[in-house]
Amino acid sequence: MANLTIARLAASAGVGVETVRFYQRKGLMAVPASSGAVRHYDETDVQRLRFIRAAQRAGFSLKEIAELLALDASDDRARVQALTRTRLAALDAEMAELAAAKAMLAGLLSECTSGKAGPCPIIATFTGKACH
Amino acid sequence: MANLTIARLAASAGVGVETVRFYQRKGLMAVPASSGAVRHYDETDVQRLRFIRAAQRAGFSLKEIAELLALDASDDRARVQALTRTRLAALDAEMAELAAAKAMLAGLLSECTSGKAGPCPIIATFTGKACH
DNA sequence: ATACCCTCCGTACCACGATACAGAGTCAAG
DNA sequence: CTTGACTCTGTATCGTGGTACGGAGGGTAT
Repeated sequence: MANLTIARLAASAGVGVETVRFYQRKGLMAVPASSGAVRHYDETDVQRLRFIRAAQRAGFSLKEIAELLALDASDDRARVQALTRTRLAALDAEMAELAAAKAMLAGLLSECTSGKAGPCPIIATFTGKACH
Repeated sequence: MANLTIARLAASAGVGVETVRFYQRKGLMAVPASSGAVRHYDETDVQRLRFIRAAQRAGFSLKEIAELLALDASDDRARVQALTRTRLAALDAEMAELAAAKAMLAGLLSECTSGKAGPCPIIATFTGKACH
């Protein structure tokens, strides 16, 4: 067993000590019932912390991650799949929004840099009532 | 001049009254120095409120929008273009992250639904250290 | 002129994900 | 046995973009 302090646990996942404590308060990580005054952590804690960060990178909120962690124990694949599908749909929606914003800004930027006279087209677009 | 109350101004941009007041507190919109006790708004206020919402849809933060509004007056196209390019780069980065998350989740979902035995691959991925 | 809704103003609160800090305790090295 | 780094606990604060509410006063439709 690794027998890590909280600082070393945090470092193993590239987060700060305060962040680990924050996850403990949120119920995402257990606070080990240490015998002494200073708590010690092992590989399972490292795994769990990495799980949280990996799921976060996939766009899950801490609330959803809490559910995933619970499902890790119960092995309810249907529910995990449902959460994943919901997340995929949300990702699609976010990507569509970003793509629309990007297309608009890219168009305006090339228009603006092409050096025509008159008001800046970027500003003009935001000022006008119709947004493309 | 339209001579709108705050509720009608808000409605003209599809936001709530409280949101307009919030923008006023943030300095994004001026509070008209009304003679009486109830303030009145005109087309220029409607324009400005629409500007804010349009720029928000393009992904600008309220802080950036404040700068864009200042630039609207000063007509500094170079600075507007710089802000736009920064925003475009940020959009690209966000889209890349979302695409990576989507690819990972989509792959895991099909793996998970294909009904193999053993632990759920989605959970297993978050648990494991490498997130390919 | 009297309901009745709207406005004004200040303040508080929400979600989200942290981050900071104070004050006391603990632990290992020199 | 002291020093210095680390830990524990609790509470407060941050940034982002709002939303809610209470009490006092304004404006208007009937």
